[in-house]
Amino acid sequence: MREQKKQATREALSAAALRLALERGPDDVRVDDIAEAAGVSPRTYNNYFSSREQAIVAAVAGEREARIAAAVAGRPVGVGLAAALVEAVVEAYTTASEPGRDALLLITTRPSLREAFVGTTGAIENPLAGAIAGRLGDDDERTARVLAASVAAAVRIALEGWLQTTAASFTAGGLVVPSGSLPDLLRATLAPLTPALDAAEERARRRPR
Amino acid sequence: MREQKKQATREALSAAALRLALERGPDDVRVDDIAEAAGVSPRTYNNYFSSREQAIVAAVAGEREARIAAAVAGRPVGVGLAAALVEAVVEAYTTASEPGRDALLLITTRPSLREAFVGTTGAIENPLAGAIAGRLGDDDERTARVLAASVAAAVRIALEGWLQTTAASFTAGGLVVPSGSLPDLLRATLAPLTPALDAAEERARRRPR
DNA sequence: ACGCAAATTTGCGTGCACGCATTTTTACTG
DNA sequence: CAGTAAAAATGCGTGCACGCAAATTTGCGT
Repeated sequence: MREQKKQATREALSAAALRLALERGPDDVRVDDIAEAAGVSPRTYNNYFSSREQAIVAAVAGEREARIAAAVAGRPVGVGLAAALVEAVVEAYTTASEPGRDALLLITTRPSLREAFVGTTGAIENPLAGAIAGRLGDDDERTARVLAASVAAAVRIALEGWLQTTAASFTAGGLVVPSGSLPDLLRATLAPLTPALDAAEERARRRPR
Repeated sequence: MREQKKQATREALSAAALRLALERGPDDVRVDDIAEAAGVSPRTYNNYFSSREQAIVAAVAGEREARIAAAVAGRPVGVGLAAALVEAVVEAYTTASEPGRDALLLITTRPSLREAFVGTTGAIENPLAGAIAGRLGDDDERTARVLAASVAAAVRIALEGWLQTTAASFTAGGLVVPSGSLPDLLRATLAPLTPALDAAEERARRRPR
């Protein structure tokens, strides 16, 4: 299929970008190098990614996007929407992907990549909206989108805070892999949204489909 | 003061960008023209704006950013946080600025500018966070930020929907100035967040400063 | 197997964003 | 009023994103 090949080159580009960034540092990676490493023309690279940072970060963020919807759907219905969302997010953002350890370290270290990394939180909005709509019933698509966007925004804020503290700890002492407090931080940041999620769930329950 | 002059050139650049965009159409405006019209070097222009679209849209979005915080603070405390926010947002997004009428028409018509316009919703996040924190007390800065980001995201979604419908009406029939339903759309989109806002307000009331 | 139409890739040209080093302006002090 | 240090404006060079049109690949019907 055509779709498969497209996805393959996409992943090849992303993987090449990440590998080169790890080898030489992200600022010494030319677009032409990524394209060559993936075996395509430089122009083609730009048909897939609109910035170098995007290509590098995509490798880490891509699967998260897929997992998060599955994680929400995977929670039993008895758990409640708010708890399901929180746990799904925590799971998605703490389970590091396969070669993701040092990649994350690189991303969180370099400022240019941190921005792109934080920006990937927007990408979870659509999967989340789908998952929420699936739980609430598709009656109010708009509510689902708003709640999903709010959750995504909260995740972004949590990540910003996390990166800020880790940056401080980097400048302060030696190499500290920052992961300990992220789950707690995510839970705390998502907490203010719980009433809205509960209310939406309650409304959906009152007015069954 | 230095700060005043900086702000002056910033506004000069933005105004020049908007004027040229209205005259020739946004795609026929070169950065050099904007810089020349504002009497600065092209390089200097880039010290103020990192993209042409940003400069054009800034004229419309800039004051909104300032007004929205004032609008929230201006509501009497008896109104309640949720209502105050909703009304402030509606006011900020329906009261068109001085020469903003045709500017908005241009912005909503051209796809490249629509994206930038929607992106400006992110700019209201910080002012909103300040205003919310002012009402809730500064005990929980994080809650204020999350709620502000959620409101901003909801506004963005409302704008996206509004632009979509107006785009449809443009392609369908003749020139329709789209403004009628925006307030209602904003209210409806913000509604799902009300429970979270109420809960935060209630918490703040229980635990006074 | 052949050829055709759609989708994808590619090359090229244009504008642009931004880092860096230098010059010019600004605000303050003796 | 000069002298000075910080801040802003500027010039220049490098990489890059992206529109456009030509070339190549892909999938399919005959």
